[in-house]
Amino acid sequence: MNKPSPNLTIKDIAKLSGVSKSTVSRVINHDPMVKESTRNKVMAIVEQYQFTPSKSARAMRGYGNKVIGIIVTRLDSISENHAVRNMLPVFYANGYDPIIIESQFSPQKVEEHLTMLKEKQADGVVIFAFTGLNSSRLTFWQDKCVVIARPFSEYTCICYDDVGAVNKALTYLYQKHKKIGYIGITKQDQTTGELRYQAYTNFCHTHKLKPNAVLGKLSYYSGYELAESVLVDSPTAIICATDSIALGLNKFLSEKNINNIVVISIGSSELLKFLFTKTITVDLGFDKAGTYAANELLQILQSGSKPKIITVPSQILI
Amino acid sequence: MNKPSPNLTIKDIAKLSGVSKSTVSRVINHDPMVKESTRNKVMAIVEQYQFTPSKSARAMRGYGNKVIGIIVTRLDSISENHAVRNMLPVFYANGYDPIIIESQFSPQKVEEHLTMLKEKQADGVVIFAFTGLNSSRLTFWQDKCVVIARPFSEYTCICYDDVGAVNKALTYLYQKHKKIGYIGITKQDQTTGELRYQAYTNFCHTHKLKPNAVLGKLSYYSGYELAESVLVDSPTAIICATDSIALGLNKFLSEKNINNIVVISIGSSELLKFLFTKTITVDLGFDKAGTYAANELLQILQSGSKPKIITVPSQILI
DNA sequence: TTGTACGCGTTATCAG
DNA sequence: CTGATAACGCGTACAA
Repeated sequence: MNKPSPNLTIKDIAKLSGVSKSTVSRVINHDPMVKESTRNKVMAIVEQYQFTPSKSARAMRGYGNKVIGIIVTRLDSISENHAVRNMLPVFYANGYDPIIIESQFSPQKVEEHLTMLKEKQADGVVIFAFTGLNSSRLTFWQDKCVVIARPFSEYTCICYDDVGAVNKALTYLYQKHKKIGYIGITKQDQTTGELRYQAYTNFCHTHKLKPNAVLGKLSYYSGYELAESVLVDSPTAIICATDSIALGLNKFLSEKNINNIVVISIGSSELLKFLFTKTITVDLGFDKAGTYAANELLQILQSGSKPKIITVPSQILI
Repeated sequence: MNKPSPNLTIKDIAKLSGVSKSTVSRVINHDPMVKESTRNKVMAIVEQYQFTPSKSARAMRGYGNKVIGIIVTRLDSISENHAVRNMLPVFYANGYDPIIIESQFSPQKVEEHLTMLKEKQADGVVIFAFTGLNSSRLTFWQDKCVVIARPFSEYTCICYDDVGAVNKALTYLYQKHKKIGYIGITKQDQTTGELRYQAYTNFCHTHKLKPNAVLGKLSYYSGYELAESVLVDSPTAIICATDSIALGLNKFLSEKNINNIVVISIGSSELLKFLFTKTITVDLGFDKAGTYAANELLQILQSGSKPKIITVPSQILI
């Protein structure tokens, strides 16, 4: 119970600069109603002693903590990682302390984390949505949060261009290929599963292609295991709903020495491109999503801008 | 500036249960000096209204925030990810809120984060060390932090068995191989670089083997690029200092259709084992490291145990 | 065993 | 333009 370093308070600064607490407070809060001279006087002391106001104290006064909660599904999700890595600098630059938490796809954990953030007087939240997450849990944060990967109405959302990405892949392939397979994930997952699969079947329908799709889990194991079933129809090209699936498929193809099949992956990870150079990838723009999310949140917090849905443009990399 | 939900305070609970603030405070802090009956009475109200004391307020009273800072180098480091994922549940279970921050290998960022945590009255810190991190920056946290991956004296540290792992790999190989190559990373990195390399050269020396080592960066690109140089000496087995290097090397070998070389990787990632099944891996125990770190930190915080260095046992997976 | 009164560091209000 | 002073929610001597 020792006072580790006699950290100065606003009161000390007041004494040292010969003014009152209130004036110091005004200075550090950029109140325009302070005389130039006194401001300088105080600022000098502040800088000299490296004074920073106690976060906990100002949090208690309802001022907010300059804290942003970032709720990811899993720490080791490559896509979310990319997004997060791109928001951090933005938050830091604006003096916010981002705190990262894992939801592990559990709505209940989300709830716990959210109340924790509320207690801590966090100023805002970025949350990566997942199947099963209900927007009703977010009502408290409605006007200070950004949702990623799901278009919740009344919220500011950053969405990926699932449909567009699949279409870009198909349009590219359709020039030379008429037998195009698809390895996806089950329709339980609304975006990565259902949306991308629908885009595939729709395209097949309007272009009179015979669909050849298998759906499984989101993992490279799944891609590997499902490879055989797609190949039955002897496609000349295969679209993978995610890059992990593409990894699995590529492993299978390489093991069987199959070289004449074009592989396209929705989602463009470094590792995939490194290991299987021939794979064509569609970049969903995870990095950009992070930047967008951070900037939007800051705007919401500062100027209270209206909810809107931003779709990050996808880009095919040939 | 609206009061979003009229959150109850300790005062409200006091009124509702017909006692004074102080009694309520005592109850929620488990002060043994309260009568059974009143405790129950208060607890009932507390539970009924889901009351939780304001974190910021008690932080201000110097009570600590029940916050643990976890400073990782990079969010997408597989090894650190594993470790972190294993500490989180431990911290949650004990009522701590872990907050994860990135150092990006910058001592200066570490410093910033540390002072941030200090302001926030964080209770403890877990920090993943890296080359360039000086233990002097940690003095304030000396008695409430755990360092991972470097043996700082006077601190509680969780270290990986760099030397042991390399020796296990070499001992295994030495049964059948006398020409063993090594792809590592530059000696600037004290543990992954220097320590593992030294273990290799030492083993070669004592067993009269001709060393054949190349050192580069910590990336799969580096593994790929350096492959050729090691092969010049036509080794029958190659040890990779990390699993990313092993990925690069394996890609190279597979492209050149070289199948007669045994690859051993220090560090055993799912992806590596999945993609290149034949690779032998030495597990450094990242998961265990996380668990150890969390438990040690809790012990330090609770019973102020002495600094010690724990080496996580490595294990060869054949 | 419980209640009273005070202080923690900050901001907001209201005089001056 | 600035300085007292009162809050904020909580913990804790001290008194009862």
